[in-house]
Amino acid sequence: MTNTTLKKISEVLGLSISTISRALKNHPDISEKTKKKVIELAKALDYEPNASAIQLRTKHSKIFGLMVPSISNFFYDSFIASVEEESRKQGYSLIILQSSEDIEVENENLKLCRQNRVTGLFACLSSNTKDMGGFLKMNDLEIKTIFFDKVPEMDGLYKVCMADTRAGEIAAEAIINADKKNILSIFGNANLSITKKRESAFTNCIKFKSPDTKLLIEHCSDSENTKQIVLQHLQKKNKIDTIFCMSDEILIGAMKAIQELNLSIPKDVSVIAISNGFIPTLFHPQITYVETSGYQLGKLAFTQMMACLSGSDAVLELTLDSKLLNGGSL
Amino acid sequence: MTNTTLKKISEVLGLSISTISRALKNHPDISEKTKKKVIELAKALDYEPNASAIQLRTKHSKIFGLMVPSISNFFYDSFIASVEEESRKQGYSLIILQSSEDIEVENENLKLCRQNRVTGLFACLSSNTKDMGGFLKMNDLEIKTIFFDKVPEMDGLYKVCMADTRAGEIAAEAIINADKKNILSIFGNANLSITKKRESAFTNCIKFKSPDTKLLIEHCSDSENTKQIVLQHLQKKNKIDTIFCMSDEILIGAMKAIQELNLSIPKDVSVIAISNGFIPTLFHPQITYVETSGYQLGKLAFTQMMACLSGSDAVLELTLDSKLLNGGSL
DNA sequence: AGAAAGGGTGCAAACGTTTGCGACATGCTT
DNA sequence: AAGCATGTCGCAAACGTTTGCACCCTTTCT
Repeated sequence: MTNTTLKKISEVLGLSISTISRALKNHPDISEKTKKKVIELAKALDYEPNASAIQLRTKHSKIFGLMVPSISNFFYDSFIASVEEESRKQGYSLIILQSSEDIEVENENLKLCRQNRVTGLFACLSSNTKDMGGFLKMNDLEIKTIFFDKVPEMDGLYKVCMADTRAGEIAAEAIINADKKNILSIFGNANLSITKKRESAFTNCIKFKSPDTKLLIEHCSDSENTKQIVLQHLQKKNKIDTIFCMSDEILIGAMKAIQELNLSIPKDVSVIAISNGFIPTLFHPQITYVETSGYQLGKLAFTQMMACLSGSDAVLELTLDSKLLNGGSL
Repeated sequence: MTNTTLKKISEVLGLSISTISRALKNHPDISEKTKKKVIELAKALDYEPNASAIQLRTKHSKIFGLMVPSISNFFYDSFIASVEEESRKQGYSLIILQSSEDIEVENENLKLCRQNRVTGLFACLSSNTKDMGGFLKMNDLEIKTIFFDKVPEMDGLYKVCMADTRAGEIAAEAIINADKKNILSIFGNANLSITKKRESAFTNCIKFKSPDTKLLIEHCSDSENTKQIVLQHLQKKNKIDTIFCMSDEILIGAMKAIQELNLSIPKDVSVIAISNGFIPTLFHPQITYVETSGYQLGKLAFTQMMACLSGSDAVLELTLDSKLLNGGSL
């Protein structure tokens, strides 16, 4: 019922609090015999150190913060899952925050991180973050920040990103290797740097390596919009043989259209996407995709964080390479 | 750079620490003039209270814990998003933990919650949790625990659930109304109360209201397992006309089997599920489902938590009603 | 005039740890 | 025998708050 503290253990054993503390930390000053006694009693009494006290004393919490625009998102939720896994293994807890693409909320969340004295923060910017003030305040408190996915353009910060350019190329190469010549390629919001990178890499690669390819380019806002556009194209009977989708959301829309027209993949039309990996496996045959794994990115961000904390001069920017996963849709 | 503390403010103003503390809390003892001075300086110095110190002193952290089997899950991630939203509004932080359906991890996570002295915990049991010991220890520390979704059978605990019984009935009634008579119903882990409720409600409703129905019952562990079992049944040619899936995971498995056999819905076979709502919309026609909203459940759990903390005699068990959403799969 | 009442403020302990330093005993070296 | 190193342990301060209590100074009442 009542928490066992160092004090309580010390009273039972007739030792001082400091001895208990050191014994539990395997400090060389303490004799083996004493250590044994202490550790046994601690276990018996179910001693669990008080995190706030440690934190107060050492100014070092075993907590990381993680902020994303939205938790329910194919990419972010696997990123979170990944970071959570590693954190737990290292004895850290993870405070999750969502900015909801709202700058005020973002700042409030940063404040929460500061008040909880997190030792590190994984941050994905909201689309409209202009003022980095709140993030820079983190530096003053020596809270290490690793930016991921949507990172600031500013220099001198730790960042981990997907290799978006490479992902576009890989998709293009896969299509070329499959000898497809009539492609409908669908991209998202043209203002996002992620779109720009994937689009220019993809189209340049196609044009350069397979100049005779007919390439249609569309930009869609969401999956419903995508569905409509794909429906139009497929019904035109202008012999599109392959659809490239730059994201999961777009893939979903394209698949709805294909299913609605009752087309079979890859006989009637081939499909390839850049994806986080879950959606492509829901269909039969599974969709061939270039993997951009939130899970992998999480691992990368975490090692970056640990390197950063250990004080070693970690590389500032890291990118995560993608690879092609063959379903049967191409 | 250096944190401003109450002490620092007190030194600047030539007042005692306690006066600063009280002024910032708008304590009636302190004169308006002093309050004003203190508050202004605190703002100028960018004072942010040290959460660990407060926590240590008051034994009351502004942190909730939230544990799910897996973060990347359509139901849980919307639940998490929902709880996070409310927590932030109330000035609480949220520590997220995933058990990965592993009892050891589950216990480690509970330990983290205890060490961080969270004031409340939202918990969804892993499928194979038998020993509630770790959870009961929470009670000793006065950590209020709200169980959700997969809740223990034990009495005397706070629980919020989907109206599982009702959901099962709704699905059964929909099938009866569609005049289907050869049903394959697939459920998850038979030990879970959620499974028991949905299963008994569903089967009883069918047997009672449509006694001449042929009803097959299976229990599956995951979507791959589900796929195999559905494949077997469908190939037997024993005229199954409808498949009922008690969850999204099971639905995914069933759909893989159906797509692999190239069956058309609802001509060859009808499908109905209980779902969080995302998966059923990925297919064409969309799958008819009984909705169980993680988002709504999150809101309910949070109000339950707040009621619980305020000491009012909150109702122990709350349920969230479901409704049928027609796709075109029945 | 003295006492009581009240507003405004400060003292100091407490929460549970960590850690530099010093104390003491023992054994070993000259 | 004196000195020194070594092994084992305790003291006490510190981290930043909160809070019961005591204190002092004005007013106001009797």
